[in-house]
Order: sequence, then structure tokens, then C-alpha cells
Amino acid sequence: MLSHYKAFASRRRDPATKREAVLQTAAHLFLEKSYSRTSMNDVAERLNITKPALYHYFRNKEEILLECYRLGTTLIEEILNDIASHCGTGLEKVEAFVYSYANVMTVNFGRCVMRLDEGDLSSDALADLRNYKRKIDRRLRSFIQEGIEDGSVAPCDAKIAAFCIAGAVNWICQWYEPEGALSAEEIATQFARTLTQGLARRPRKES
Amino acid sequence: MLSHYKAFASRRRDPATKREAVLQTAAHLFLEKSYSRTSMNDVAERLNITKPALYHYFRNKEEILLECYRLGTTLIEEILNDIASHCGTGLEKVEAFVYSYANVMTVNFGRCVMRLDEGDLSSDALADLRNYKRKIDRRLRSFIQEGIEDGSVAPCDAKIAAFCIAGAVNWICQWYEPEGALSAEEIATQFARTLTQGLARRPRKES
Amino acid sequence: MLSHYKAFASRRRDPATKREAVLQTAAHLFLEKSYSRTSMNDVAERLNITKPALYHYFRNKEEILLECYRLGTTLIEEILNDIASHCGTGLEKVEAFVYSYANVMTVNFGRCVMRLDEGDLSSDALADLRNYKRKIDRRLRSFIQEGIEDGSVAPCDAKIAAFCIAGAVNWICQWYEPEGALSAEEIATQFARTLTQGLARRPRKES
Amino acid sequence: MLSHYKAFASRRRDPATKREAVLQTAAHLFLEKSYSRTSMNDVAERLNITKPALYHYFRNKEEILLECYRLGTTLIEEILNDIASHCGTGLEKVEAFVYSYANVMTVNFGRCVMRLDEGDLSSDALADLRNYKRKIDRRLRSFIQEGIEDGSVAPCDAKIAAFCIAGAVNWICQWYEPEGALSAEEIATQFARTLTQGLARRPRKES
DNA sequence: CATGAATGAGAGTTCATTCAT
DNA sequence: TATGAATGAACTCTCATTCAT
Repeated sequence: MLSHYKAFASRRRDPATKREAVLQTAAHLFLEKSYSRTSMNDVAERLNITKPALYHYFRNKEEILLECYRLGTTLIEEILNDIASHCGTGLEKVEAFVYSYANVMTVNFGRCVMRLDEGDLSSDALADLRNYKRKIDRRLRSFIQEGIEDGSVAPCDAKIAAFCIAGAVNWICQWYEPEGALSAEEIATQFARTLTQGLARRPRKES
Repeated sequence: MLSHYKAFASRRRDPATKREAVLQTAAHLFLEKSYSRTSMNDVAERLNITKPALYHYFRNKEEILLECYRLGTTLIEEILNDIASHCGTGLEKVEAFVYSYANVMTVNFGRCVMRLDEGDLSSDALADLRNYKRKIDRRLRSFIQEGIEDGSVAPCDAKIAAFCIAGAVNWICQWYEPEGALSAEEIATQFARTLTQGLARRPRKES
Repeated sequence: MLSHYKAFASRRRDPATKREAVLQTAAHLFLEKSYSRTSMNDVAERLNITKPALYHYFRNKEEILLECYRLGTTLIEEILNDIASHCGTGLEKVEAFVYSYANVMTVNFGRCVMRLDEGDLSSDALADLRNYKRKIDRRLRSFIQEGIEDGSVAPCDAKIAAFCIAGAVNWICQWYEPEGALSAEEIATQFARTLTQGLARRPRKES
Repeated sequence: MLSHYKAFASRRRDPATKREAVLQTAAHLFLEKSYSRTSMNDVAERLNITKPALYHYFRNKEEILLECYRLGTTLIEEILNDIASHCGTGLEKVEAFVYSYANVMTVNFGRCVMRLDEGDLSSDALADLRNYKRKIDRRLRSFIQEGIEDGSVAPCDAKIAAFCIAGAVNWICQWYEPEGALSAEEIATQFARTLTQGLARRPRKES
């Protein structure tokens, strides 16, 4: 990761940029060492600022965490909206979903959503997040259902299929490494193909 | 969860039982609130004993964590050995693997292995765990490869396929709830079928 | 040091012997690691008994410490009484004192008196010990004074001389090692000679 | 002792002054109650600050201890270097050494070096300290040897003589009290004279 | 605005001591 | 009698947060 401390190099820099720099750094550290093992000091040190300076941009540590979640869920939201407005078969929507969602799982804010410990959230925030995750699941399930109905997807239990697909993609955030053997693009492409194949209606013999 | 505090009802109870009660309780709390947010006091309180009493059974907090991991990995180890000695096609091995492994992912100690934060481990223990996870992946990949060779599995990239399947199953430990709508048995059965179907060689109709 | 755990080998052993074994072991550990860093567990472990067993022989940890001091001071007391009943010049008494006292400083209980931290004592015990040390000093000073009066010791400030001699001998307990290059006997002999020489009236050549 | 808490009267006082105040207070308490019985709280209380504030100036308790040792050994080092560059007979060097060294033994940091429990040091620091003490001993011994060779010191076993002298002076740190009957200056002067006299070559009769 | 200094609360751990058997 | 188990109090150290400048 490139350090974001340059955002603090000058006093005249845009505060929004600084806020963003804090978030980028925090997200990186949260993923590296977990939220609770990341101290405000760790964040400040990486940015070459002092600890209390962080409190100019965020009320407290949890607000930073919540903001990371918010940025991540926004990314996902965009995907879902994009795909919903797609034309195409259910199977095509599933493929588009897997492709985009896998990509999000390789971006820090996206990874935060699925990787950080829910236990560190307040009960309100936790409820929101749970709703969010349910929403994603329902959407994926509806794509599959659509596919079954339009014949692009082989008949199956949509709920279980959605769990399988979502799990496979979510898990990416646990093993993906920016410098690893597989690039984000490759992962997304391959996962989209592989998971879609498993779902697709089997070719019937043409007479 | 059933409380395990009864193990400590009498001073003369079997120490092994008490040790196990500590582990069960700890695993439960670690999954509920994460390792670092679980204090020794939390564990002790659930068991209706005092904090220092825990130190009769474990040298320190990390030893409890390591033991949870050990019990979990032992469960997985058994599966892998069982299946390796199986006869059957590669596809059948994959199915057996998914079935058993999914079951483990619904047991607290098994969930710990894939759900707890690696960052809380000492570097030695971390290296061990990483090796362990790699081993599981290699094994699954070899089953798939076997299947491709014996014709039970449709040709594909075994590495990506293994990532998909392992991810889908690992993710179970993130959403499974003992009191939830799906029982462990159902999950295991359905996942085994669904994930295997996606892999299976498609029956071509020969005219 | 030979372990004293054999005193506990049989249940039928003399309780007084066991008590003594505890004291020997404790004194050894107190000198090795200091009183506060020696836990009751450490003592018990060396003796191959359990911690609470110690409480059959001593009310608490401090009682063990006090007993070590008591045994040590008794050793010194005997010396002082022996020498007081000596005949001989003051210088001879000083020599005898240094010789015997140096020997005591190589015995564990004796070392305890001068080496262990007074700060670990209750104020009562501390007062006693301080009195004791003053008594030793007064006695040595009186030997020197006697020597000055009977002409065996060169005129000097008896108080300062006593501080020098006592300091030199007391310090032995800080560096003496049973397995070291100098034996207790050698140390005692050499210190007695050296310190006495420094004190002795210089032979004037009478014309 | 004068309290050093005034150094913490204002937040903006010189940090170096505060650090020094901590050390002075700590050294005082270590000598009074021993290192292990002195809690960080004790130190903080004397300075009218809270426990965690200490961690602004020192990484941990041991660092405070090590710094006390370092300041003490620095004092001694200076003496040794001064004397080495002296001219004069061996006996004069011994006298200068005793005088200066006795003075150091009445200063808190100097007392720490010879009075605090070595067992509280890490093995590295312990090795350093042991080397240090050996160095002092060797130096004193070489002064005596020099004296024997230049005729200012009566022939004797330099090793034993050094043990006697060093012991006498080291022991000062055990009984010296700032408010006591003997001032540091007096002690140093008298010890220097007394210990030197005992060593000096005896005056031969002048014809 | 920004920051060094300070704090209160709480973590893990140890230990002398006592209870219950 | 003797012991494994348990405890309460203390310790070092950490950290999110807030003053005071």
C-alpha cells in the first residue's frame, strides 16, 4: 500500500482529502491487524500526525470503523443497482454480479464489510450491517430465481445456491493479496465463469 | 448455548471436564465477540468462577486460543484422512469432503479455525495455521484433479474450482446459527449436492 | 546446594527436620532470587511438596523469613559470646571476630542477615534487626577500643575502624560463592590477617 | 528527601527535568523499599501524577531501573578515569579512589549500583553490571599493585586487600543516611585515611 | 488548529493465602 | 493430615479519550 501520509504534508490541503487519507490508512490497518488491535496511535503514526489530530476528523474510533463499512457498502450498492437495470437472462445477471462483487472484495473498503469482526460494532450498527448483508443475499437469490424461470439456470434450491455463490465470493476477501499470484481482474473473471457454469442449465442434446 | 458452569459446581469434579468446559465457553465467546474483546473475566464469569481460577487450567489466554484452534484442526484432519482412504471417483471424494467439512464448520471449534482473527496468533502458531490451511486446499485440489482424470469431473481449472468450493464451505462458519432455519445436517447435504453438481461432468446425450 | 526434599520423602520423618528443610531451601532461594521474587510455590516445588503444606510449618511467608534471620543472628550471637569470654589482647579479639564472622558470612543463614532486603520486614522485625546490627557494631568497636587501651592496636577512631572492618566482612556475603576460587576457610584466614594488620600498632624501633 | 513533584506542576515544564524527577524519586524508593516492592503507583504518587503518565518518560519499569544503574555507573566511571590520569604513588591513587568512591556511595544513583538486587535485572543488563563490578575491582587491585611496586604500599596479597577495601567502601551504601551523624565528606575523608593507613608501608626507624 | 501531556478504565497475570474435601 | 482448587488483591502495562497550551 502507498502511504497516505502525504495528505497531511501541508496545512492547506483539503480537509476532505485528509479525512479520506485517515480512512484509507485505517481500513488498511484494520484488515492487517484487526480493528481492536489497531490503536489510534497506529493510525496516527502511519499518517505522521498526532493522535488527537484524528479527533478533528472523527468523533471516536468507532466512527472511523463505521465510515469504512459505509464506504464498502456503498460500493456494493452501486453494483446491485447497476445490475438490476441490466437487461439479460438471470444467468447473465448472476455472472455480472459475481464479476463485480469479486472485484469489490479486492478493494480495502469492500473487504472491510465482509472481513471485519461484527462484534466490534455497536448493536445499532450491527443491525444495519445485518440488514445489508441480507439484502445482498436476497438480490442474488432473486437473480438465480429469475434464471430458473427464464430457463438460463438449471432448476435448484435458489437459497442454497445463493449461499454457495456468495460464500465463494465473500471468502475472496480472506485470502486475496494485492501482490499475489492472481490479479483482481483474473479472480473476478474466473470466479464469474466457474460459478456460472455450475449453475447453468445443462445443454440438452439437440436433435 | 448451554452454560458449562456446572462443571465447576464442585471442587472435586474431574479437572479434564473443567478444562473442556473452559474451552467450550471460550470458543463460544471468541466467536461471539472476537478473541481480543473477550476478557479472561468474561470467560470466568460465564463459568461462575473467578479470573485467576482459569490459570489452573491454562497458562495464559493464548494457550486457550491455541487449544481451540488445535481441537478444530484435529476435526478437519480426521475428515481428510477418512476421505483419503475412501474408494470412489474424484467427484465422490469432493462430495464427501464438502459434506464432512461443512459439518465441521457448524461446530464451534471448527468455526474457530476459519473465523477467528489470525492476527491474534503468535508468529509460530500463525505459520502452523497457514500451513494447515494450505494443506486443506491442496487436498481438495487433488480430489478435483483426480476427478478430472477419472472423468467424473468436467475439465476446469482445479485451483479456481477449489477456491470456489472451499470459500463456499468456509463461509458457512460466518452465518451458521445453531438455532437457525437450516440444520447442520441440511446444510452439509445440500452444499455437498449443489457444489458437486456444478463440478460434475455434464451428461452428453449420445444419439 | 543439595536439595532438602528428602526430608519429605516419608510421612514418618521428624517434623522438626521438615521444618528445617523448609528453612534451608527458603534461605537458599531468598539469597538466589531475593525474598519477594521467591514465591511459596518455588519453595514448595524445590521440596517436592505442595504449597499449602508449607502452612503447616509456618504461619505465613514472613515467618519463614524471620526464622532465617533468627537462625543467622543466633550464629553471630554465639561468636560474640565466645570471643567475649576469650582472654587475649584487643587485637586478638578483633582477629578472632573477623575470622569467625567471615565464616558465618559464607553460611546461608548468616548471609541472609546481612544480604536480604530489610525492606521486606515488618517494622517490628526491622527494629529488632537494626538493634542487632548495632549490637554487633558496638561489640566490634569495644574490641578495638580495648586494643587501643592495651596497646595492641594503633590509636585510631574506633568507630570508623569498626565500620571499615565490619563493611569489609559483611560484603563477603555479596560475592562469596561456595564453588568459587576462594574457600570459606581461606577467606576467613586472609581477611582476619589483612584487616588485623591494618589495625595493629606499628612496631617502633626503640633505639 | 526533597520531593521532586514540583517538576510536574505544569504541563509545559521541561520534559528532561520531569524525566530526571522520575529517576530521582524512583532511585529513592528503590533504595527505601527495594525495586520489586516499589510499584509504579508508588513512584507516581510521590510525584503527584498518575501511573500511566510515567509511561510518557519510560517504556517500562525496568527502563527506570536500568537508567538508575546507568547514572550510577557513570559516576563511578568518571572517578576511575580521573584517578587513572593522576600522578602520584600507588598509595595515593588508592586514597583518591577510596575518597571519591565513598562519596559516590552516598549519592542515590551510586548506592543503587551496589545496593539494588541484581536479580531484578535482565540477563543482559546483569552481565553488563557484573563486568562493570569486575572492572572496578581490577582497577583498585592495579593501584595496590602499583603501590607495592613503587614501595608506597606494604607487600601484601593485592587481591585480598582489594576485596577488603572495596567491601568496606561498598558497604557504606547500606548504612549511610543523609541526615545521619556522619556527613558524606567526613566518611570519605576518614575512610580514605583509615583504609590507606592499613595498607601503607610501615615507617622504618630513622637512624 | 494542533499537540504534548495526562488520565481513567480495564486488560492479563501473579501470588499469598484459605477453603473444602 | 494433606492437598487440589479457588480467591482477592495487587501489579505492570495499554489505550481511547480529553485537557491545557
